[in-house]
Parts: sequence; structure tokens; C-alpha cells
Amino acid sequence: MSYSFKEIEEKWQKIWHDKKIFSVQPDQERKKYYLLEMFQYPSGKIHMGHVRNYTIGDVAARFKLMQGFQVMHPMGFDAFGQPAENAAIKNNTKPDIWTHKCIDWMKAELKRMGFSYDWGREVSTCDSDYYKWNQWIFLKMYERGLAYKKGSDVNWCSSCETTLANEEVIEGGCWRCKTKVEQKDLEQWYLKITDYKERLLEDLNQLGDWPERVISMQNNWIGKSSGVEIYFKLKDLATVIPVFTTRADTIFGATYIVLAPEHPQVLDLIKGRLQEKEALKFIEKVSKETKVVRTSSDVKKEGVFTGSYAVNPVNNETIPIWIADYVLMEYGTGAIMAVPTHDQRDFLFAKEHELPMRIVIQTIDHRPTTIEAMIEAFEDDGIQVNSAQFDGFTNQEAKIKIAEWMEQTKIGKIQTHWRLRDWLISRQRYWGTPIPIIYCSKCGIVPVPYAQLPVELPKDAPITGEGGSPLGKVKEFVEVKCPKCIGSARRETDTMATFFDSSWYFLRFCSPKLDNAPFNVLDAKYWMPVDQYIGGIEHAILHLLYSRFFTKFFQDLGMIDFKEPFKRLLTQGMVLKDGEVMSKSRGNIVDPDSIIKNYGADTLRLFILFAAPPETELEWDDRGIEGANKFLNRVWRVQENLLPKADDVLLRTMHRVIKKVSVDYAEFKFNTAIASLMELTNAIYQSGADKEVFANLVLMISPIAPHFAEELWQILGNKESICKAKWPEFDPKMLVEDVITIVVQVNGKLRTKLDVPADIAQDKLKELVLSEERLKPWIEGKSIRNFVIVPKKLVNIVV
RNA sequence: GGGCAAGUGGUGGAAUGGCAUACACGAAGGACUUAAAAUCCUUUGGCCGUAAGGCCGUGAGGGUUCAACUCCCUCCUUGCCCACCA
Repeated sequence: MSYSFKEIEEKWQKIWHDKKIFSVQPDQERKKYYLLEMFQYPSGKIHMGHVRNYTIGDVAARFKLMQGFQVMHPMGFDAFGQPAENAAIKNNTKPDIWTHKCIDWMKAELKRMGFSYDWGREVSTCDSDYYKWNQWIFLKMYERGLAYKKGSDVNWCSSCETTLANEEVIEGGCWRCKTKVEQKDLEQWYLKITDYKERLLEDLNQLGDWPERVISMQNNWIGKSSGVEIYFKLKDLATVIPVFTTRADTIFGATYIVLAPEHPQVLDLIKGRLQEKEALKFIEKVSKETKVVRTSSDVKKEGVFTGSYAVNPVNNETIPIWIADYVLMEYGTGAIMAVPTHDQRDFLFAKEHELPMRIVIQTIDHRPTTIEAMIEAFEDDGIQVNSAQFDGFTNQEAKIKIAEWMEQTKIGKIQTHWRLRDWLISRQRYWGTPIPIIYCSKCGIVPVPYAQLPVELPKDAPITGEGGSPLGKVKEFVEVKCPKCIGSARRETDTMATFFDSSWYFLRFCSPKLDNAPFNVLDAKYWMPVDQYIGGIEHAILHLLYSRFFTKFFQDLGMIDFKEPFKRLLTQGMVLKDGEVMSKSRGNIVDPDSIIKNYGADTLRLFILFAAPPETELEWDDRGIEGANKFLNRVWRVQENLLPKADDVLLRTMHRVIKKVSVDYAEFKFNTAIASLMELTNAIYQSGADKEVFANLVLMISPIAPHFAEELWQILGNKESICKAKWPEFDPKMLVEDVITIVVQVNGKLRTKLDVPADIAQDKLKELVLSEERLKPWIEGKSIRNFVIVPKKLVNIVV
């Protein structure tokens, strides 16, 4: 007989909802625990990835609740974004209506999973109560010069008809649709995240409980590199070309310099030279290439001579100036010193164009190398040669000495360069937060006054998918009076990137209904930072970097007093089917709803936690689902045969399991926690359980299979919800064994095991071991060289 | 090209210096049943052996150690991130 999951799950979901079991308010007397899973985009259906993410979080939240914490576990919807526009066109409806319908569907699905959310805190970013505060934050940033508008080359996705942030360009394509990203010259709004680069880098040190690879990915993205900016004088002009290098140790080997084709000084350098025509043609050609083509490393490096010469400041050598496509204007100074002997790109370029080379670093053993013998650049560490007073130093020493020397002699300047760029937030789309800016022909850029917020998104803009900001077509929206001069003016028609919305929602959850500020300072003081954040690795840079930036901004506004928003981060692995990511296009989706229907939410929750540890990829297995269901039924049957008193062996097992499960839950090792619960259940099947043992088993299962446990809890005669029952404690006395098993090894190989009293003296143990009959063949007639005793565990005889 | 992570039975996985393969799936056998399902019990890394037992075994090779899946070095494979970044 199996338990009737359908009835039980519906029953308890209703009771939890009616009694507002998971509703929570700050309580200064109790310790808080803020558990947050990344909120979701309301696509209409939850998939297994959501189920996994939210189940992991739910078990942790329920566990903490039973341990007496004041647990905040909220959920909301990241509801703005382009898919709603596309869906609206396809289904002939409006993004607003579509999105709200999707939210309702998804909420119903989440409720069927039995998640312990405080639905009283729900927020949707597409509601004006929420996006009003996006606009407020934007204006605060504008006031501080952190939001600014500039014209420049931007990433453009022709399929999505909008601009993209650097973080949204993945392998040269749009993160959403993979369309190759083009470059376009546009006036756009940016956030000055680069003002925070040092802090964003520095404070990564505080994130000890984040996965190391997320830290290193952010590190990489911020991309700090230290080096020297070196000033190369032109041979016959009074100007100077600055170049940036991280390899100051190779300066004596710099035999030419190379500028990016779009470098502002290039036109002056080629003017009137023989090479002018050819150079102009080359610049023209490169300008037409997309960034993707130009930066793919397998393309041959092309370039032309400018006809001009510079002087290497360390040895006064005259060296030619080239332009080449492999030098990029947006990094460093847009110009490099080329050291073909010690940089592979320069090496290839020099070979191609027959440019001079000089070796300035040799291998540690001073093995001579000739330029003729070189088939590739020597990029490893070594000893300086041909470097004047720096000869003989290791190149690492020389790097520092040369940099200092150049700074003293004003040849160069020690500098740091960063990869991180400002964040482009303008999107030429409808379904997003309107940027609260007005353009007046007299007054210029005028921010919308705070009192006029929110700038409401019109509900009925014409969405055709044909490009151009749809808001531009809504006359009533665009045409406004200038707040300064009351003259006629025009609204900004771009909306904000949706990553703006999700960069601070965790703060909004602290005071979701507040109408005079984005969040209440005292509420945030109580709840923040998030104790445990859970989400997918795909946000390792984008969302997590932006959220860290916003948090630091709020800190600067004096609204919060901590540096980092998420204390601990867990990135859950993906759910696979047949070794591939579940996706619509692959047609290998397993629908959570059908599993709930056939086996119940508790079974689904149990399976998804048991099949793999949270961080690793999880291979979907239909038979595993049945196994999980079987286990619940096995536990269910225990209640039918409870004994008046359990035996001592079982009690010991129970205490051991309580200890193990408590530790495992705290460390998110749900798969081994479940294994222990199975062991306890198997032990119960061997000897029979009494009410106390069974109650503890039910309590420990409850975070994973809450409806199931709640029902059994009630059958056991409890009146209160198991959700708020006290987590069982183990008795350390019950873990102490009188007799222990000692492993006996000879030369590190297991030979036998001995049961001995736990408090046996070492010499007594030795005596016992040596008299053991079964060891005779291994030790007889051999001299014992060593006798290692690991207390209470093992002895190893070395012969 | 650089960085990081991983590699364990037929399968998912456990063990982070001390009994390799916990727990589960699958498979085989048994009990119950007219039969099946469900349930319960037993066996289940490979090789040799009737057995007792032995030998081998955590991607490959080397090292440290009384003892290595675990630590160190070299290599292979897979996955992820970054990348003409100067």
C-alpha cells in the first residue's frame, strides 16, 4: 500500500497558506537567517532547474526554521524583459497581461512544490511600485555622476534590435539569441561601475564562502593588470606616443611600436609619407571588420608601416612605427611596444614583415639562443641580457627595477589597467523600466523630479518587433513639459537593462511594500546581508557583479553598513537528461508537473536532492524517481508496527544519524543526509522502532518531504505544524561505544580486524594484536620495525 | 594560449591521510501469491579458488608516508571561464 500523496500535499499546502506559517517579521530577540534563491523570469512554466534550485533552498530554510532561526525566505519575479514582448506578439496580447498570467501560473506551480515562501513579500519588477525605485536609484546615480550618457561604439544585436552590455556578449554573440554582435555608434546611458573597480576586486577577499571559480571569474572580468606606461618620442615631431606594457623587463628588446588603426595619432603619422595611401586603405579595411573577426586569434596578423619613426627611450634607438589589426584601441593606450623575441604575437608579425629582433631574456642556465634558431617567442622567465645595467638580474627582478628606474627618469609611469568597462544600460525595448530623463532643447538633459516618479510605462505601446524603441511611438509618453523651463520637451524612450532590476531586489524583500524609499534602513539592517544565496553559475559575472556594485552604491548613500550583499553563495549544477542539458530545442524536457502528478512533490524533492550533491550536474533518472517514492512508502509503513520500546542498538544508530544529518544539512550535503536516513530506516526494519525513534526520523525527513512528514507528525498525535517543531538533538553519551573495531594492517595492507574494549591501553592492544592467530603467516619469523597505533581506529605493523 | 574544476563498480554517487565502493538504481536468487504487481530477505568491483583465503583495483606514470581516491610532480581526457588584454 502506498501513501496518498495527492490528498496529503493539497491538504497541507492549504493549511500552510491559511495559517501563514512562513510569514515572518524582524524579531530582535532571535537570530535571523535570510535565505534567497535567485528569483525567476516568469516564462510560464517551471523547469527542473528551478525545481532543483528552489528545493535546495527550501530544505535549508526549513532546517533553519526548525533550529529556531527567524527565517526570511521570499520569492518574486524578474518580470521585465524581451521574451514577454515576443510572446505578446505571438499570442496577440500585451506584455503586461502576458506576464501577469505567467506569474499566476508559476506561482501555482511553486505552491504545488510545497516551498516555504513568505508570499507576503512577493515582488514583481514590472510593477510600478517596484520600478519606481529603479528610477529613484538611477537618479541618485545621475546626481553623483555615476549615470551618464555618451556616444560610442556599442554592442548591437540585430535580432533583438537592441544594445548589449559587455557582460551580455558571450563568445562574440548575444547572450540571449547567440546572434553575432555588431558595432554601432550610438548615444547611450552608462553606469560608472568602473568607479567601483578597486572595491569590487578588493572585497572579493571577503567572500570566503563563495565558490572559488566564481571569485576567479569575477577577478578575471575586472581584469586588473599592473605595468608601465612608457613614453616614446617621435623622431622628428615633438609629440609623444604612450604605450602600456606589463613586461617592462623586455623594453630593451622593443624593436618597433604598433598602433591600433583607429588610434587618434595615426593620421598625423602617415600624413605626407610615401606609405600614406596604403595605410589609409588598410585603416578603411580594418574599420569594416567586425570585432569578432578581428579578435579571433587564428587570423593572420596584418599591418602596414606608417613611414614614421620613434625613439626607444631606454637606448635611444630609432624604431619604426606600424599600425596593425591585432592592436585594440579599447585596451591600454591603443599602442604597444613590440618585443618579437618575447611575445608570440609580435614574433609572428615581425617574421611576416621582416622586422628586427633582439633577445633580452635568456633561459636560467644561460643557454645561448640565436634569433635565427628561434621558432617561437621565449615567453618564460629567465635572465636579462642586452639590457644595459639590468643584465644578470632575473627578469622578474628586472621588471620591478626597470619600472622604478623609468618612473624616476620620467621615461614612463607605473600604471594599472583594467578590463572592466562601464555598464551600458540603455535598451531599445518596450518591456522595461523607463529611464527617468527628459530632453529639453533649452535646458538639455533634465532628470525627472523625484516627486514625479514613477515614470509609468504606458500599457498600450505598439509592439511590432520591427525595431526602434516602441515608446517613441507613444505620443502622450514622449511629449512632456520640461520640469525646469516648462517648455515642450521629449522623454527618453529607451528602457533600462533588466539586470538593473535584479541588482537590488534582495534589499526590496526586506520591506516590499514600503512607498517612501526603496527599502527601510532598519529592516535591511536586521535582515541583510543574505546569509545564503543559491542560483545558477550562469550569473557568476553578470548579476552577481552588478548586485555587488549596487550594494556598494547603497553603502555610499549611507543606507546600509556592509560591503557585500551575499555572505554565502551556492551555485547549483544543471539538470541533464541523457548527458545533455534539458532544453526545449533538444526535446528532452521532463516536466515537473507530470512528476508531481504521478509521484507527488515530496518524491520529486527527495529524488532531486538524493541523485547528486547540489553543486554537481544531475543526471535525470526515471528509475531514481521510483526509488525515492519507494523510500517514502517504506518510511510510511513503519508507523503501522511501532514497538513500545526500541532496543539499545537502534537508539545508538538514531543518535549517530541525528548527528550526521544535522551536520550534512548545515553543509548542504543532502545526498549523504538522505543516505543516513535510509540507513536508519533499514535499521528500523531490522529491529523495530518505538514512537520516539520514529518521530525523530519524521522530523529529520520533514525539510525534504514536508507534506509527508506533516501528515505523519499529525498521526503521531502532534497538534502543531512540524515546520516549527524543534530539530532533534543527539545525546553524545549515546555515541560512545564500549567495544570498538580495530583495523589491523601489516605493511599497510588490511589483514584482520579485532573487537576490543574502547578504553584498552596501548601496550595491552599491542600484546593482543601480536598474539592474534590470523596474523601469524604475515609476521612470524620477521622482525617488527615499527608498530603504528592510531587510537580507536587502526594498528599497522611494519615488518 | 592562460586559469579553474573534475576523472572511483553496469549506473547515480560515498569516503579529503587510516577498512575503497556507504546509500540508492540496475541485475541475479529466494519468500509471499493460483499468477503478477507490490512487499520482505539474500547476493552483487575484477581475477584465481569447492572453500578458507589470496592477488589486482579509484584516468596514466612517478614521488612523499608506517599508510595515498585523498598530499606533491609530470602527462592524458572531459567540462567551464577568460583570451590578439600588450
